[in-house]
Formats: sequence, C-alpha cells, structure tokens
Amino acid sequence: MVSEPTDTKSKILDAAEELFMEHGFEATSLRLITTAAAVNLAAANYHFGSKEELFQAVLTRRLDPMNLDRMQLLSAYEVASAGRPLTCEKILAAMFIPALTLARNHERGGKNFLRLLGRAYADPAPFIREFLSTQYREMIARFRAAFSRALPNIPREELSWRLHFVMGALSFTLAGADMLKIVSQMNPQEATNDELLLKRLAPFLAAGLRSPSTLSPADEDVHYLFQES
Amino acid sequence: MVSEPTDTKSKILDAAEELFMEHGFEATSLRLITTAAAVNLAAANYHFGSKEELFQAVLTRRLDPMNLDRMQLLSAYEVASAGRPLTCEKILAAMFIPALTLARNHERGGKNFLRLLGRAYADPAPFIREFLSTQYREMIARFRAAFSRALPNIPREELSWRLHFVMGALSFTLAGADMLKIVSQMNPQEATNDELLLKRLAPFLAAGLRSPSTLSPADEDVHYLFQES
DNA sequence: GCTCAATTCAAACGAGCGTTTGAATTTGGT
DNA sequence: ACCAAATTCAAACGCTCGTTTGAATTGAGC
Repeated sequence: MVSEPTDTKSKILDAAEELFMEHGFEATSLRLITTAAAVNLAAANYHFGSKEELFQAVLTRRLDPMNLDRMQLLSAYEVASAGRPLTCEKILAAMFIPALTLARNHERGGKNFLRLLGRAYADPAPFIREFLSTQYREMIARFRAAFSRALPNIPREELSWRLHFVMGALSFTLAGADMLKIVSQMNPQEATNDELLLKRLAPFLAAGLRSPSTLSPADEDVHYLFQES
Repeated sequence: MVSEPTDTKSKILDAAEELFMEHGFEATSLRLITTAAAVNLAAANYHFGSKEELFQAVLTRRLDPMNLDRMQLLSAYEVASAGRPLTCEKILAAMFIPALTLARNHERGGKNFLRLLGRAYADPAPFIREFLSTQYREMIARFRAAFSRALPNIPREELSWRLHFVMGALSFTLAGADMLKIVSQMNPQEATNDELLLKRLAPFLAAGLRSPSTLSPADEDVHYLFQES
C-alpha cells in the first residue's frame, strides 16, 4: 500500500496527473483537479503559477528521472561492451527498461503517467510541443548516436526516420490499450501486462531498424510500393 | 487552383478541418470556426447539431472513402495474386496508397486531414474513441486476415500486437513532422514529402512484421530484454 | 406574386473557465 | 508569546464557451 501524500503540492500533482491523462489538457479544469485533490482552487495557481506550468510540472516530475535513467543505462551498456557497438535490442532495452520501472514503481501513478506522456506527444498545443522537445533533445541525441554505431550501414538520414518510427510505435503503445480494442479482442489480462507488451515491441522494432536500407543506393529506383499486380 | 466551396456546410467543414487539426478538438471554438468560414455562428449548430457532431462529420467526410479505397485495393491485390498469400509490402501498400492519394488529391485539406486523423487517435475524448473504433473495425478486420495469411507462422495473438504497432507508427507519422524536429535536423524539403516518408516506413514495418515470433514457443523463456551485461 | 419551408442572422442565455484578491489561518524561528 | 512569512480560503472578476431563440431573409414550387 502506497502512502497518500500529505502536502498540497503533491496532492495537486497526483490528481492532475490522473485527470490530465483521462481527459487531456484542455478538457481538464483546475476546479476538477483541486476538487479531486481536496484542496482549495487557488492553491493550484499559488503553487504552480498557471495551468500550463502545472501541466509541465506533472510531466517533469517523472520525465526527468526517467530520461536520466535511460542515458545512464545506455552509458552502462556502452562501458560494458568495451568499445564494440551495442545491439539494437540492447539500445532499445535502455529506452524501455526505465519506462517499465516507472510503470511498476509508482503503482498508482506510473501507468497513468505513461499514458499521459503518450498523449502529450500528439497534443497540438505549442507549449506542450516545445516543452517535450527540450526535455527529450539530449536523450534523443545520445540514442541516435548509439543506433548510428550499431547500424553503420544505415544512412544518417534514414536512421532519423527509423528513430522517428520507433518513437511513434513506443508512444502510441504507451498511450493506452484503447486502440487494441479496435485491432483485436485482446486478452485483457495480457493487455495490461506492460512488460510483455514491450517484449513484443522491442523485437518488432529491432527487426525494422536492422532491415537493409532500400533508399540509400539509388533513391529514385525504389518504386516497389507502387508496382503493378 | 481548387475552387472554393460556396455552400455554408462545406465552408464550415473546411474551416473546421483546418482548425481542429491545428488546435485540437477542445481548444477549437465554434466561434473560431464560423469566423474563419465567414458564416454565422448559429449555422454550425443548425447544420450539424453540435460541436461533437461537426467533428464527426469532418472525420467521416474523408475517412469513409479512404477506408473503402483501402479495402477495395486489398481485394484487388488478393484477386490478382490468385490465391497465393500477399507479401507484407503489398498489404501495407493497400493501407498506405489511399492515404497518399488523399494527401495529394485535396491539396488544401488532404494533409491537414491526415494530421487531424493522427491526432484523433490519441485524443482521450470518449466520443472520438468510440467513433474511430466503429469507423475502423471493418477495415482492420480485413487487413488482419490478410496479414494472417501472409504470416502463417506468427501466432494470432502476436500478430494483433504487431498490427497495433503498425497502426501506431503510421498514425504517429501521419500526425505530423513535429517530432522530427526533436529526432533530427531533418531536411525540411524531404520532411514534407509524404510519399518518400511512407516508402521508408513500409520497409521498416514489413521487416518487423516478418521477424520470427520469439514468444510463441515458450513465452517464459524470453528474458533477453533484461539479460545482464 | 404568393406561400411556406429552408436558411441566415444578431442577440442573448446560462454555465464554466483561469486567474486574482484580500482576509483568515497556519507555520516556524527567536 | 510574538512576529513575519507561508499557506489556505471563500469570493469574485472578466471572459469565452456551446447552445438556443425568434425574427429577418432567401428561394423554389404553384
């Protein structure tokens, strides 16, 4: 049993995390948050300044440690490999394990936060996009360099696309199992098993990352997507 | 030059499509839409009933024909293959080509709509999720069956996951190139070239789809993601 | 040219929003 | 015990929202 927070600031953050996840940024009012947190409405503005700053605080609280963990884990793998390039699976593990740890450690807020994060990726609000951009820049740069060493035959440009696809599949997957109800009648027990989910996602993405670059030798010759019959 | 619509209903749909794409559902007001469309505020409720119904009308207008095209294209490929299972690339082409056609045909609204659609996937509003779920159910079922024939060695369950990842990477990619600015300093000319984008995405996803199923023989034996050193 | 339904319009409704205010209360140092 | 800073609180401010209303305008059929 996780002990409930006692200070106003944490109570607001916890309630905001859950409600932002459930309804999105725009559709979640400060009155809804402060009522759920059992604090006064003005406390939100007093402690965080504005609704936007509260949202950023919700993200920062868990995102900063997670991305730090990712980079430290990647560094540890690189040290252990003694100069040899890492496998794609290893690099993906450095991305996924901190996310899994987050999902498990804070049983109350962990999964909620990952869903919130996945949805924030697709939010059109400029302040959200700028915030995420700066939060991720350093981590993405580190992982891009690692993938570049792991896949020396993939041109930089194509690797950028593939890293983009990886982030897409990951965030979409973390954003929630709702789409699963469309795609399949998934076993609900398994659908909530994040570890198994990422164990399926990692090999899928590793295979895509390793696939030979079709565009680098002669971009203009690749028309198989539109071939006839 | 595409001729501007003259009737009120189309003017509202066009303005709503662009503004919903730019700001999201909650953050876009009917006043903003009707002002941009140069029509009276009440016209939105008169023609569409409510803001939610207007949003659904925006999606339906292009989504229904696109998904019909996808299914017809898949059927055409299946007929042409004369009973032999299709390749993953072929099935993915049946998913992607109608999206590309949409992006190119309506030069004004095409790309806007795809970005709107990609963002709608991640919108937490229940009415949006239910709407998309019913809109996609038939198409997803058809493509799942096609992939199942193309990949007989992948267990049904794992194929559901992989189809989920495909939808994730696709919708994330369609939702906009904003994340690309994080992932890389992408060539902006290329970043807006949807055809080339999907020509990079399709091989990436096909490789992931074809990768051997690691979990089917003995689920509990796969711990490589957490192996030491 | 009249009729009647369809459409457009300006105006308003009630509600909820983020934020601010200023007083009341609590807290921690001396 | 006292003071000053930090925090909580009820109330309100100004604003925008989606929706509704009822009259004005349009337009096709007879």
